[in-house]
Amino acid sequence: MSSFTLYKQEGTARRGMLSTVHGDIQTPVFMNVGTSAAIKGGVSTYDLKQIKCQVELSNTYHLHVRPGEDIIYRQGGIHKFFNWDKPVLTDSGGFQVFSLAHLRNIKEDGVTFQSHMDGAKVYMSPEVSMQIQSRLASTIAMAFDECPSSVAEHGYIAKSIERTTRWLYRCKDEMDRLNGLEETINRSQMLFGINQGGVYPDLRKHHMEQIRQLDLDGFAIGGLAVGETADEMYHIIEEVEPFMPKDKPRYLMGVGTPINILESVDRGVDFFDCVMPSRNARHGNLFTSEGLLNLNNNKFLEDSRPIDEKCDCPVCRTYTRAYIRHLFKARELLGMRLCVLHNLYFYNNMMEEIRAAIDGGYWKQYKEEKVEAFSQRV
RNA sequence: GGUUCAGUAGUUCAGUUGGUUAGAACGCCGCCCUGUCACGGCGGAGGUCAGGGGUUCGAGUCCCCUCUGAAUCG
Repeated sequence: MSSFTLYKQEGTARRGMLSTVHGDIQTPVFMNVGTSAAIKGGVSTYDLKQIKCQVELSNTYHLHVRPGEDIIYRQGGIHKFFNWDKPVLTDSGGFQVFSLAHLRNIKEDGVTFQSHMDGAKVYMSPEVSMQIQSRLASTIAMAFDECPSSVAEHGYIAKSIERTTRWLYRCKDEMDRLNGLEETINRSQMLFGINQGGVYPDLRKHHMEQIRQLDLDGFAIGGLAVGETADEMYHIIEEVEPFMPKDKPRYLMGVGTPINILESVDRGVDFFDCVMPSRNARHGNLFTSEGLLNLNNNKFLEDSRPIDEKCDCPVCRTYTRAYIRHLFKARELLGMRLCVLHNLYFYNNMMEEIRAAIDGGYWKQYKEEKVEAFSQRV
């Protein structure tokens, strides 16, 4: 029995809800990235509730390196540690093996690579990743996969996805075992599998057909937005979507721009996460209803309007562009914080609008208007 | 008033025994960022080398004068 309920569809766009032990998640949803159990830029869990955040995402690898999953376990799990009672998804560390390990050694059993913190050797395997995520006690754990470059050769990826499938079986077995242990904090921890296959439709479909054999709580599309064009990414989603279970949530990992999200919702994706709103905010780049705004631009020096005149976020109701630009130029931490709050609100609010549009039956029209608006610059 | 030191980009300074188109850092301007190592990355604009005169094939660099600032002595 699935904990995912599909309320409505318009074309391939879906409106649903995932029930978890930490509450319901209305989809489509954007997950706010807090890698080390913290949203970068000084955003607290009090703030997260103000900006309509439903799900927070943290990272197995980072929390393993610091402070270590045993400390979080003894603190009662990530929810108590982080003071966040809503759902948390933990990424498995597979992507970090790809993105930040210079010296890595991928073998059948697992991966050895160097920690970005101190250069110490770190070993991760499907079992180790599940054990860490179980100790963290997140709501949703991600499978430990290999994330090759999306433009890697067909031959390499063909072999890689076979191993990722074998790893997924190991993840599933280990997760079942851990959920059966008395000492496990969250014995209802969910597991999402991850589809790979680069930009090759045949590999994507083949891999999806393999991994859907497992009784998982959701399925992710990984390995996109890492070098290929947006059109290639959309094409892959279109190719693989018919092979994804209808009654399980779909998660497009690491994506993306507001337009990427609109286009992907339209192609049947339910879950998203991306560092873009927070990272761009820290660099002064803001998302608005009128398009992209670079607060560093000189033209905002004496601009007494809010970041986005149509935005109801706590920042836009209170502060001017001129002031936040000043904070930014003066490198006051508050500037970064306000920009991150705005961008995350923008994303979470957009998802709320998307859900309302599908509910209301005006999704296509909404999507087209927004894609047009978000292509502009302020 | 005397002596010494200094004056080079918006700022702080490099600049070889005189030798192509005077550099850096910060600041400024713009672009980038997609399962976060990153208040980061990339690019750009900006100089009558205080002013004038001289020596020299050639002066930011050597000489003289003027101006400005600092220190110090009376």
